[in-house]
Amino acid sequence: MIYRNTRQRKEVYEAIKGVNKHLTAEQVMAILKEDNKKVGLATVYRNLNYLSENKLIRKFEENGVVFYDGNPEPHDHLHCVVCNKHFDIPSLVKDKDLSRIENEWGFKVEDHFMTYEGVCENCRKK
Amino acid sequence: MIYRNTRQRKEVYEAIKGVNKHLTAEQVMAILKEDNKKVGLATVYRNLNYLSENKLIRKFEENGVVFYDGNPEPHDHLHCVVCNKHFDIPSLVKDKDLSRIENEWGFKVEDHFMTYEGVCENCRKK
DNA sequence: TTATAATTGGAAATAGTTCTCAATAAGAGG
DNA sequence: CCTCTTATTGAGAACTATTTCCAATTATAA
Repeated sequence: MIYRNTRQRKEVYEAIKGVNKHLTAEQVMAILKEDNKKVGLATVYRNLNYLSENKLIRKFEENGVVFYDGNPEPHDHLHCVVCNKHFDIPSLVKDKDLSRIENEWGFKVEDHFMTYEGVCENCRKK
Repeated sequence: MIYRNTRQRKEVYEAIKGVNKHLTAEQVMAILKEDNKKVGLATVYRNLNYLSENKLIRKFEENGVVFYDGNPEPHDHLHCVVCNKHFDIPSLVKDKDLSRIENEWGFKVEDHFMTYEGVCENCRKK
């Protein structure tokens, strides 16, 4: 399997890399359309999956909605259950935690997806 | 809004409470059918959502598949990317982490969903 | 330049879940 | 125990996000 660097793949990647927000596939599609990049919807899906499998972007879901994140670095998520927004924060996961999981459970951690649910600063003020 | 304790709601709850595994809605449906409990599929979905909203069970997703977990206590998940199984472990999240999120980001954490992805003991041996 | 097979587009198919709506039944109050 | 209100149910239709199909295209190696 030789991977090919197609115009469409590059454009999908460019579209999401430049935005520091979590995007749905439809939103990526909209950005491409706005920039006059012609890419089919199925191809957008295919390439978002391709890119996240190859760790160039991240894929995650919240409340049944799938999002893609141009930032490939592991980071934790805060999800406000009031306004439904989510925020990125640097990961609180420690190497210590990972070695503990390895020692106690024999499980070698390669990646992690952490979501904290609660109420954000803004919504707490109200 | 007065919640009612219907036969169906109790049966859905009983079906998932007794199993210490992560179940899809279809699997819960199958258990009910096996036990000769007649509950419609839509009602199974409705009650699984009802129960998780009321924190009697937990709902989460992995790889695009939604699972329900009869154990309402917050706990972390290990997800093996080789055999695709997942395991529960006691949560590594510390109160210290939660207060840090509150102090640094003004975000009040009420719940958390942690998944560590990697390779399980069994699959590492091979 | 040619050959190979990865990739694409667009439509159709799929799968999981929610919605619709008339019928049923749980719980409150008399 | 009866009556009333309305939450809940069942069954199928509707919905929606995503994947699949397949013929046409095109990136890459030789």
